[in-house]
Amino acid sequence: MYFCTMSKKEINIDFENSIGPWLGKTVKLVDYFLQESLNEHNLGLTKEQVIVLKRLHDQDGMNQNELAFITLRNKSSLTRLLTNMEGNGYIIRKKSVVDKRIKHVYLTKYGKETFIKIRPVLKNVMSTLEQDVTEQEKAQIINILKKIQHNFNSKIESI
Amino acid sequence: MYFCTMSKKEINIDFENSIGPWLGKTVKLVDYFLQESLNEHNLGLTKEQVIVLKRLHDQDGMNQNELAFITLRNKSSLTRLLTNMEGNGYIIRKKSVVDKRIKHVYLTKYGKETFIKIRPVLKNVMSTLEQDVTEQEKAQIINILKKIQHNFNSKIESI
DNA sequence: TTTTAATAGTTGCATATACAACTATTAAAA
DNA sequence: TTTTAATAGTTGTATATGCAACTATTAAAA
Repeated sequence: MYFCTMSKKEINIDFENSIGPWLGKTVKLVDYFLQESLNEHNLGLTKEQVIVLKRLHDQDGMNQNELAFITLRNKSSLTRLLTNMEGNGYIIRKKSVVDKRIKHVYLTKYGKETFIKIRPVLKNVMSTLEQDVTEQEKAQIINILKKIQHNFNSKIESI
Repeated sequence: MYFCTMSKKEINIDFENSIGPWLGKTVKLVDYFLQESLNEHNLGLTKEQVIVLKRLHDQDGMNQNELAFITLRNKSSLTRLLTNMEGNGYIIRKKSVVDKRIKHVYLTKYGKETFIKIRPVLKNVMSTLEQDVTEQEKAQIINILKKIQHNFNSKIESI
């Protein structure tokens, strides 16, 4: 009909030519490869737990609030993640004596040893990811990702 | 000590200057914004369910295998996702008469109406994401993401 | 100082996820 | 044709996730 000249393509959403779905698919692939690599070590470690180990190895003794923020997750989600990790002996929680609300999180000896052992896996995932990606492309993509994050952050904060 | 000239930076993994963590953080932000936008409609829809609605709206009647593949998830994960969506009246499953193993998935009237109503939300997320991103940058990032996916796919398939 | 906020962490509830083991059905091999 | 493979989907079990409501503790306001 003459008053409906829009093509189907314009009405519908084109996932093939949009950044969002490409990002999502890529991250799923990275996550899958990372988890598979971890599974080969038969330690029962999840990718999320490894990231926590890495962050604590960088800076031991963070409290749960800081750890939740830096690992980009909800505090209740972190609580349960840490409960599992504590049960497996990777970390311990210690109540602060200054502020009894706060719990600091520390790597155990086993947790530290495990991270050292698993670190090459993490390195391998990251170098696989950036294989054949030039320094220029790396700068480009990080720059674009920063722009995308800014787009959402400015919208979220304005609410 | 003289035999240990490596700086800490080289031994440790630098998340700030690696593509992986930047990708992960960006996708989390996109997901958060999408879910928040959906919540405003009080339909109890999750972002995963909306993607399924979108895919079925593009091509109704796919079987669960195809739907799992196109939405990038495990078949058992899809089973439970569909169970929830069927319970909420968005979709129905129909056993194939040709091959009794197969179940085709169809949008209900309510499912279709819901997707039409929710589609602007999806569009808004995607245009927010690409706001201020030039066509050149869009081509660049998709190109780099394709390269990253290829890096992992070739490693995974070679196992 | 007493009351009221805000903060840190936990728990209830619901969804999403994936691997492995399972059932049912169909296709391939003997 | 009978046996064996492969395939589609479901279920058990376990982890991860987030919102809302909760407890305990500390900080701010009255």
